[in-house]
Amino acid sequence: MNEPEIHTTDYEAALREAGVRITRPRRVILGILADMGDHPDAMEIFQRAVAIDSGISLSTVYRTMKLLEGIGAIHRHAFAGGPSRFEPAVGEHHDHLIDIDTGDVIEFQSDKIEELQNEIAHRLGYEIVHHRFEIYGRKRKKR
Amino acid sequence: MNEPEIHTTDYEAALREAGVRITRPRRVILGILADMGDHPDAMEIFQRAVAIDSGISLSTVYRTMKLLEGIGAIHRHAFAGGPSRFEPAVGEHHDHLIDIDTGDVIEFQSDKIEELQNEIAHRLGYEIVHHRFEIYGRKRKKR
DNA sequence: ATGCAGTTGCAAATGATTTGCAACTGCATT
DNA sequence: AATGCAGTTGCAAATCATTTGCAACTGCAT
Ligand SMILES: [Mn+2]
Ligand SMILES: [Mn+2]
Ligand SMILES: [Zn+2]
Ligand SMILES: [Zn+2]
Repeated sequence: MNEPEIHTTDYEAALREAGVRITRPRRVILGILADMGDHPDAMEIFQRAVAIDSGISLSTVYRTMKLLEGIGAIHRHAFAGGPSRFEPAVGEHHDHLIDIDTGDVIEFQSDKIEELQNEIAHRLGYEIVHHRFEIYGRKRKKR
Repeated sequence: MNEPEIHTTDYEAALREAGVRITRPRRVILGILADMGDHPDAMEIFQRAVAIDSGISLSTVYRTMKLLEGIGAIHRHAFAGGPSRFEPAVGEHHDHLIDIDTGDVIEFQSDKIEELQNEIAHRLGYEIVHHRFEIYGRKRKKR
């Protein structure tokens, strides 16, 4: 009858794995990450964190995001014209379409494009380390 | 027997068109643009400019880049982990592969990818305003 | 040659992110 | 449960790229 909070625990396991301490601020941030359905920036994460524990600092948010990025637990996206946004690194790889009017981020995935990328890189004599594919668009007026 | 310097003149025409004055600093920067074969950042452009006219300021480089970007004469690329880089907006659209070891920028073009992008955006109900497609890679070890 | 709005250089401001440092606190060890 | 100390934190100050206020200049239309 009790819901095990698998999400948070998973992250904590990953952190212990990485040999870092599970502190109060980190636990709060991990909790936020666990049910993060969007792509918030550091300030937004900071505000969500403060709502849970008012003692947390923005520095710690930045430090924790960097730490999590380092162990591959989250992805950082530097979309055009704004601060970095983050998202948990769970699930399949995908790219993003950013609504330039609202800032909304829509995810999409194209095996074809990923494949073409590889062909291109190899043709040029390179191995892909990572890539960035972002479409900036405006909602098509309904007809 | 004389080589007409069409490049610089072209830019100047575009600027006059936009109703701005052709000043000394601008003429210098336009000259640099005209035979820019790479993707330099503002500081690099500033240094090339100073080598021609020591009185030019970095602010003016930034202001001029913004101006030129505004009239569509150049493109600004905010590649990962560094300052914006610029390139004249001549020729076909292309995307970039960045060598993460050297910073070198290699251009490529794929009609297929551009087309797939359009399909994706339209399927999601959006019109593409612009996009960013960057491959970050490392030179494949020769075998 | 003249006038003035557009430009410039310089310094200071900005915004996002990082960092130095002294005060804390997990947590492995008694 | 008490102890010790390296890892962490909050805060303020620093960094970095870029922008901006402002007073001094200068294209260029008249
Ligand atoms: Mn995403
Ligand atoms: Mn290019
Ligand atoms: Zn992708
Ligand atoms: Zn493209």
